[in-house]
Amino acid sequence: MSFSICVAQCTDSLASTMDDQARIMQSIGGVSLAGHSVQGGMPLPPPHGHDGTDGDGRKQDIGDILHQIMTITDQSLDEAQAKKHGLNCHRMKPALFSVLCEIKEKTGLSIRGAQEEDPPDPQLMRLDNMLLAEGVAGPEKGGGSAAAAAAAAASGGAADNSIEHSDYRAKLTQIRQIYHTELEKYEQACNEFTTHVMNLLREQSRTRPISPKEIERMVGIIHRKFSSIQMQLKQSTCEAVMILRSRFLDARRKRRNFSKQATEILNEYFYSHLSNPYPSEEAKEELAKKCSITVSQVSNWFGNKRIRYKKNIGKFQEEANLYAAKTAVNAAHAAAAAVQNSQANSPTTPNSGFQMKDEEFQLDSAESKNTLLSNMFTGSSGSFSLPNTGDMFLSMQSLNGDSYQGAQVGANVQSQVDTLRHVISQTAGYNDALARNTMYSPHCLNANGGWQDAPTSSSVISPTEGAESVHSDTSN
DNA sequence: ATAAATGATTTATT
DNA sequence: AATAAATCATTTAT
Repeated sequence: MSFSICVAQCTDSLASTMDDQARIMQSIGGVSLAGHSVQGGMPLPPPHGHDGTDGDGRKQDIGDILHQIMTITDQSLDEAQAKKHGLNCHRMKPALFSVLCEIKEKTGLSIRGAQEEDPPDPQLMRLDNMLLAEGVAGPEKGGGSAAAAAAAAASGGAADNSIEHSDYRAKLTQIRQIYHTELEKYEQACNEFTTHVMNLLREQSRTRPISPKEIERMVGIIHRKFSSIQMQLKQSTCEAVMILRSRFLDARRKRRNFSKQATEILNEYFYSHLSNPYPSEEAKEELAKKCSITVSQVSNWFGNKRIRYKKNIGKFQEEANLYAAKTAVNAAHAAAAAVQNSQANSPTTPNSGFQMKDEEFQLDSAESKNTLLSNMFTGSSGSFSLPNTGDMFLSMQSLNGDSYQGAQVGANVQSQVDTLRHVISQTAGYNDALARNTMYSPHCLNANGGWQDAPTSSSVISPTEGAESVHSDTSN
């Protein structure tokens, strides 16, 4: 996968940079050799006395040099070493050497000063920060994944979420591991190489003038070279992490349908608030908790639901009826009581209901009336911004868990609704508006059927208020 | 294998 | 900021 590619790239880049280092090494070695040849009087003078000014002669020279190189033997090296030692011990050597050093110091000053302190590379810092943020470069979180898993398990609902991401975390760990391994490798190589070069220079400083500054500079060059490698490594790692993220963390790719239960809950809320299917933030949180999903998922769901419902109401009729019937069970109980209690509610004019951009939401079919009935609950006059939404939902919950079994129960409910409707029409016997009102008054029904404070709500105006009583659910 | 359903994202609107 | 609408990428059903 991309990850291994990344690693391969890293390795390649490392290799290529290693070549660079080899080149540095060679150049340094070349200096060394040159020094030897000067000092030790490298043997093998040019075979032909005349220096080849023409190409032919040059080729010839090169051929000769090659030949000489090929014929260098251990013995000749030993000889060279011996000669070197001899020169080193020459009585004039210290004086000459100091002169050389002096000269070099003078000329070397002009060389330096090109770049003083290394400015913190913004690009590198960016990469560093990013890796840190992704948890790649940060402190080794050995128990991190385990802790995260435990936390997720403890939170219950997020467990599958964590499972979903376990793969991602595993890969991330893998990346981090390789990243650290490589980084360490580079660091070690850098140190080794630096040591080596410094030793070399120190060694040579006995035979040719090398100022400490020069060594410093060389070390700086080496470090820069290696840090550029590290940057490549970091960049590749970042890339890999990004790819990983887009691959695993993009929920759209790893979409999972909500549980049946969650969908039920959401649908119940939707259809029981069909006239205004816009749950408040609080309601969203409640629903999220109930469904073991996030608030933003609730928002997404309602957004999708609204648009899709509106787009094709017919397609959702069946569903609407089903859920309306479900909610209507509560309605039936409460309404029955309500009918007795609140005979003459002053008919507040029914809200024209929901602001869904396009009119619609006018249900016309016979079945849709059920939906409408059940909808009445929340359809108060403009004052429904109050956090009353949770109640209905709660009652639905318990009811569902207990009795809902499928079509059969649905049929029962249906009949109950019919009965209810009948009662309403007989008792109040008016138009929809009144029916709504009647239906509406039981809105304060709570799951337990205890709605003793309901009558007060019959004082119309702000029927939505009854909610607070039961609002302390948060069971689970 | 194909279509439908579905959750998430993106874009535009208010 | 929240939402509508269009769209994407996946899952589920056929």
